[in-house]
Amino acid sequence: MARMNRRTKARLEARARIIKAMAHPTRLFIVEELSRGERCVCELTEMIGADVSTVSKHLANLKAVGIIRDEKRGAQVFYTLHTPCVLNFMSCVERVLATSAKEQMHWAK
Amino acid sequence: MARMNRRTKARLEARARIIKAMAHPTRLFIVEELSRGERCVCELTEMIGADVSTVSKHLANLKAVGIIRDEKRGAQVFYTLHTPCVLNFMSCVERVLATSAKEQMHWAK
DNA sequence: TTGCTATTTGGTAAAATGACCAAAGAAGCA
DNA sequence: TGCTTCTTTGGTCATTTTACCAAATAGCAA
Repeated sequence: MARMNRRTKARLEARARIIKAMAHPTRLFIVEELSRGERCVCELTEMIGADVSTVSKHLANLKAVGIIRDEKRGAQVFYTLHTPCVLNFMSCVERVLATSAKEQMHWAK
Repeated sequence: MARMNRRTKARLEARARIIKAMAHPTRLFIVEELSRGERCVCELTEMIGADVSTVSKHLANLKAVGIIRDEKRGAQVFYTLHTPCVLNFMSCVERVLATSAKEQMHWAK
């Protein structure tokens, strides 16, 4: 029974930081949208329908862990998806949702 | 520019709930440990080194979204990994960590 | 410079999260 | 039954998260 040591804990904290960055609907939307190509803050804000400052902070959040990158061009800032592998999360996430949905059905019958 | 509608939002919220369940070091530890086989609460608590009630709540958290399952045997409750595909997150997570580490190096040189 | 647009930053308030303790439940044993 | 162990639940408190507004910053153009 391996006790969770300091090193293990640090590694898990680092991983959790990355995953936490993906753990918000708005940030999932951003990632999904950027998978189609670069977008400026104003475009994302329009699509999301929240305050610009809110969107800006979500972007800063994703950028801080290295999932997206920014590039300033003129007055606009364009964001791109830097580690597209995060999209791979979704197939498993959908599987989890599907199995729990199946169990709901089972109970409902 | 597809505006984020109600349906899209609901879908993203459902996904975020799953991902959020994985967004904590202790819960990552639990998932990793359960990938090796079933464990009872007392074993996990010992390994994690937190209060039992804390561990119990993390387990309830993972169970609520369908990632793990519980099975009572006698006085003990054994947990198993129900959707092992969540382990697939890690390869990408490590890639993200690696690329941000590389950029740290770049700045430090 | 002034004005306008795009974006970030600081502040604040509300809500969610997570840790611990104490108490309650459930199961097995003397 | 009473005692002990294993686990969950309820309560409290500190911390974090997130949303919005207001203000600051940056670039462009008149």
